[in-house]
Amino acid sequence: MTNVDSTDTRTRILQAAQRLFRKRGYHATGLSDILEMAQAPKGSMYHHFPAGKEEIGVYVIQSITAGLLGLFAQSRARSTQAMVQQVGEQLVVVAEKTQFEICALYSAFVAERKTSPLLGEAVATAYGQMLEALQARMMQDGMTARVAKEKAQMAVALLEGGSLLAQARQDARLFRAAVKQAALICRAE
Amino acid sequence: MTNVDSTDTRTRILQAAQRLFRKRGYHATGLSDILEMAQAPKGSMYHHFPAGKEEIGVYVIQSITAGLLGLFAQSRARSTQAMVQQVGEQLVVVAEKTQFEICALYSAFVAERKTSPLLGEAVATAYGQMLEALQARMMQDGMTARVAKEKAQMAVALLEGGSLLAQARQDARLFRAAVKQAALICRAE
DNA sequence: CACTAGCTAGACCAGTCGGTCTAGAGCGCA
DNA sequence: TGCGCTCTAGACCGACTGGTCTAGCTAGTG
Repeated sequence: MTNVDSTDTRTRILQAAQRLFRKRGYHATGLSDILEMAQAPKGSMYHHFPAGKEEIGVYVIQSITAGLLGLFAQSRARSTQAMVQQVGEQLVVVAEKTQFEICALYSAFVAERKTSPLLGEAVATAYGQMLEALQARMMQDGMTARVAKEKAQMAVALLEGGSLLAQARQDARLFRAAVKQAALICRAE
Repeated sequence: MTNVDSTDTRTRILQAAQRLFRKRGYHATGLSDILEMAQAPKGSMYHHFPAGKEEIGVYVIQSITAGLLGLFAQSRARSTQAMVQQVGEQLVVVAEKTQFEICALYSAFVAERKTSPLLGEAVATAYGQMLEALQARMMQDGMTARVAKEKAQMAVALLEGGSLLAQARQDARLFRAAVKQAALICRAE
């Protein structure tokens, strides 16, 4: 059967890529950077990701989404507001710990839409999943589909923007305030 | 005196760089792309910008700020809410016209902080100026400094995030909704 | 007119980019 | 033991990157 390390190498590459893409951006990250951090040679990379950097980017985007949706699913919060507050706080803590190495959601990939249709589609889908998840959760709180959708959009925009602002100004309070406001937007009225 | 075209070339380069940086991102844009769009040779570029691409980036960031502050200053709106709504709508129209070629504020440059201290500082300063301008305007509406500051932060985050979301999903309504919500946040209570 | 400074023009450079390719290590199975 | 597949390993490639340098055009000034 396959080598036990095979998945490990693949995972190491994906994790390194995720960190570097979110830290420096997709284009600013070279394959050599990823491979150095992942301690893997080029051959392994092109074995696991035949389509190269772009393919890695798509997987990274999907992995970010899976992580966030997982946090939502794990949350036992009673309302969407509480859930956003709780998951948001986790993101803030990570941002603080890593000294803002990481954009909150997908901002590092949005611009790639113009360069790579694949990445563009992946990002659009990812945002869509986030929006749908939040909308669905709010409808459980009793909101109409329309209101829930609008609120979800504002919450996601606020989180993404707040994270960028915090990163640029190196001030976690900006991100934390955005989380609070996003949660507030999600509350049932 | 100096050649009349000199400033023209400089301006052309800056305008081309602004468009391309905001469309594709800083790293994804090559000097050759800028020079081709600006119809200028490399020699001219390095004459006007001896420090190269990084220097252009800093000027572009400053130019974006100047443009936005100019729009604020021109606005005759009675309240901050109205001002944000009005200026925001202008941004939305531009985004629509250019098919979302352009990020609303500085998102294209935030990640460069990790690569270039100069650009990082320029972005931080730029956000700071935006925040201060909004805060000052809201204090004219009678808010306390603390409340005005918080509201300014949320408005900027919402605009930046909303623009990204709209760009990623190719849907101007997302940006327009964010503008409306940002304006709403800025209203006196 | 000649001279100078500002600017244009693009050839050229070393370095890096993403990507390809071949060699072989390691393991499961017959 | 030896075949075969998965995966590792990194040399190598052409294309392109940002940046440097020199030559020359042009306009303003004496």
